[in-house]
Amino acid sequence: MDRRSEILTTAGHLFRERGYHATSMRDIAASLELRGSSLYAHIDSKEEVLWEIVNRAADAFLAHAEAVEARALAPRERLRALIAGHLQVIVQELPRATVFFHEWKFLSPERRAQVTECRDRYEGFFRRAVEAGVASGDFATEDPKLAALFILSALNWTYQWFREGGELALEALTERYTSLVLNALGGCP
Amino acid sequence: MDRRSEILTTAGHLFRERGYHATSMRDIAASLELRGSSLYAHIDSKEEVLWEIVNRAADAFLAHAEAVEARALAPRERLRALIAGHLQVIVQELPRATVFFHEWKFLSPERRAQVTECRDRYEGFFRRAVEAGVASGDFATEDPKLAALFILSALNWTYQWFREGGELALEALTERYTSLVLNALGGCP
DNA sequence: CCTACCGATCGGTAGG
DNA sequence: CCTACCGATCGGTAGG
Repeated sequence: MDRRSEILTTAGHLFRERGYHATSMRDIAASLELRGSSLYAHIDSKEEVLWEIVNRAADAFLAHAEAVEARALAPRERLRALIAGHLQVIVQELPRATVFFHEWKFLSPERRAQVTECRDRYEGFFRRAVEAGVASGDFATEDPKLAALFILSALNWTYQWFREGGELALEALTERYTSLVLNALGGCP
Repeated sequence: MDRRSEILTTAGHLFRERGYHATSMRDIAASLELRGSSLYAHIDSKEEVLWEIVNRAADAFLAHAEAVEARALAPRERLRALIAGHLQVIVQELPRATVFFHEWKFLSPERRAQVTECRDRYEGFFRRAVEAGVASGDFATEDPKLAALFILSALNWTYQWFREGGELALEALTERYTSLVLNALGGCP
C-alpha cells in the first residue's frame, strides 16, 4: 500500500471515530508517525482526503448494485442480493461507509451534488427491484419509492451499531433483515 | 423565551446544519446578534450546550414512549402508537433529533454513557411491544430485539431526508411506515 | 452585554 | 519528509 492509500485508510478510521472536523491533519500524520506538513506531498487538501473516502464508498455500493442488476434475477432474489450486498459493503468497509453516511455534508457544493446524485442512482436499484416485484405479483406496496427508502433506512443504520466479532455475524444479520424486508413487502407467501 | 433557551434553539439549528465542531460559539452568538463572549453569562461551555440539546431530545422520545406504554394497548396498537410518536418527535423537533442522532459522540464520556443508557431504555419500549405481539400471536419473529432495532433503524433515518412542507406529510409517512412494519412482523393477517 | 485579550490549535506553505 | 512558520480562528476569561 503506497503512502497516499495509507493516508486515506488512516483518515477513514479517524474520521469515523472522531468525525471530519474533530480530526486534524496532524492527527492523521501522527498515526503514520509523520509531521502534518508531510501529508501535503501526497494530497492537496483535507477536503480532498474526505472526498476520496466518500467517493470510494459510493463506488463500492454502486458496483455491487450494478453487478446484481446485471444478473437479471427474479424480484425476490434480486432484492435479497441487493440487501446482502449493501450490508456487506457497510460491514466490510465500516470506516468508509460511516464517513460516507456521516460526513459528506462537509464536502464542497459541487462534490456534495455528486454524492447526492450517486445516492439517488443507488436508491433507484432498490426502487426498481421493488417495482419489478409489484409488477410480478411477488410484492404488494402502494409506494415503491418510499418502500425502497424504508428498506435502505433500516439497512443504513447498521453502521451505527454493528461490530465485527460481535455476537451477530454478517450472515445471520443479512438473513434476518432480508426476512423482515420480504415480509414488509407482503404479498404473504 | 429567555436568552438561555434562545441560545439552545439557535445552537440546535446550527449544529444540525453544520455539525457541532464546524459551528463556533461566535457563529451562535452572531445568529443572536451578540458577541461570542456574551454567551458565557448564560451557559458554562460549548459542550453544555450540546448536552442540553441532546438531553431534551432524549426526554421527548422517552416521554412519548412512556405515555404509550401506560395506555396498556393491544400489541399492534401499541407498536403503532410507538411508531407514530417516534416519527412525530423526529419531525417536530428536527434540529434536536438530528443533533441527538448525529453529535452525541462529542459529549464527555460520562454524558455519552447517559445517552447510551437512554437509548437502550428507549429500545426496550419497542422490544417489549414486539415481544408482547409475539406472545399474543399477533407477530411472528424469531428475534424481537433485532426486529426492534430494524424498526427503529428504518424510522431514525427519517431525520436525514424529511422536510416539513415536502410532498409527503407526517401523517401519510406514519401510515405507510406503520403498514410496512406490521407486515414485516408478519403473522400475515 | 461589551471590549480586549489569552494560549492553543487549525489548514496549509516555503524552502531545503 | 523535515523544520520553521504563516494568518486565521478556536473556546473561554478578565474586568467593567
